[in-house]
Amino acid sequence: MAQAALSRREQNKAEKRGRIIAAAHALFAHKGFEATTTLEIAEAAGVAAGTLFLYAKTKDDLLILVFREEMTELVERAYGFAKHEQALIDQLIAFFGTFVAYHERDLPLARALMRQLGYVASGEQRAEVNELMTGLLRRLALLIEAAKGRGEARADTPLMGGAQAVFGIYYLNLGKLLSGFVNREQFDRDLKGQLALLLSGL
Amino acid sequence: MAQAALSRREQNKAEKRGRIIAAAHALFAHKGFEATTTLEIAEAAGVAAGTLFLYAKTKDDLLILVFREEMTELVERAYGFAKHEQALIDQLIAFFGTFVAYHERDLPLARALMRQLGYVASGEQRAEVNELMTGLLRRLALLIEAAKGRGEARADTPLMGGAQAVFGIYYLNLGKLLSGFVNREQFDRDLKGQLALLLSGL
DNA sequence: GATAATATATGAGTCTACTCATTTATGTTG
DNA sequence: CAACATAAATGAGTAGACTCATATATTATC
Repeated sequence: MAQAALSRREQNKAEKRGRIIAAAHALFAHKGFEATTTLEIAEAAGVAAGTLFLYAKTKDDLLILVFREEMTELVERAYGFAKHEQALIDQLIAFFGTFVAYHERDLPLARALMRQLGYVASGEQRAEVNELMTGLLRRLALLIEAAKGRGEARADTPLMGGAQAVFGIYYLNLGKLLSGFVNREQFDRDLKGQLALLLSGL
Repeated sequence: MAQAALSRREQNKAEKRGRIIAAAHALFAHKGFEATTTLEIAEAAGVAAGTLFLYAKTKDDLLILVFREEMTELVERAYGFAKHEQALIDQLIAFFGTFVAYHERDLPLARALMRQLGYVASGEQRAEVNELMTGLLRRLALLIEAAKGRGEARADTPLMGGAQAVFGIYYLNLGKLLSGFVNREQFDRDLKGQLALLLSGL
């Protein structure tokens, strides 16, 4: 799997990185993001307080470090569910429904994540977030492409542009849900209505 | 303008609030949001360190306190510019162009604001943010309504739903611009393309 | 394998957002 | 207006994210 030759240094780093991610993940899940201190994470991972910041420039970065993998899998899973639906609109609802179900298990964490993804401060994790986002948009683009084949979308619709529009609509509604401006029922209604609008045009 | 009878207490509070907002505004503009400390603001406003937190629960709240007024005016101005365009798509571009021009004057501040508006933690300012957002959406809805009259939009398009979809698309693209994922030219192209997509349907 | 060069880890120390027990100012009541 | 009640302000104190000079581990060079 990995390139066979890992120097001692690289081994140690990878191991430590793994312990930090595992410790942070467990603590975030158990106590929530805000309530977890960086010192606690360092202790649980068996490293010094300062070492943590060699692996993540800020506590927020830690959040990305921890959830990038999980979110990548989630994108895959959401796409898997979505594919089985017949119409594009239902596919999109199923896709985002998977995300919302995930977020609903831990709302404060979801809020922290959303806050973080909205703008990535340190260049360190920017590439990673971009990759994650691109992966997500590509799945949406795949769904739109398939819809073209079924005559549900016009042949000249730009795939990535369409995907971004879809995601933009979802993201704004997610923000309203996580902020408590709307409840889940209202969210579902709004999202479906606005996506339908995008599909058919204003 | 104000209800004539302001008790001594209410006078003092209003005055102090004004000084805090003015001091914070000046310091944010001059040194940026992150680099400004709450103590500096307190000193500049002539209040004690702790007093600040009676007027804004957190430093982030302070950001909203300071910019709510300015953003409200900006919405008005953006709408004024947009109205003069002929086609809906150009009106929307003009509307958001006003916002982007404003944000480009101070990118770090814009990032802080965006971060903050994405999710409003303390209930204190939530209502204010909601009001601001609603005002903005209503202007967009007005533009869509007028477009209906010109036959540019279907009569059965829900105004607020359409406005939210438009704003969602803008907001995601703004995030990419402020994060440095795209430059201004790319932003303009993407936004226009995606809004056009919404107008005509996928 | 000794020495030098470099990468990584450490944790005491700093900085700053935020709290809270206490004090001060304003309003109310008999 | 005296005594009380309540609202607002104070600032020393706390907590936690993050830094940085120093120490340690690893690798490269001879």
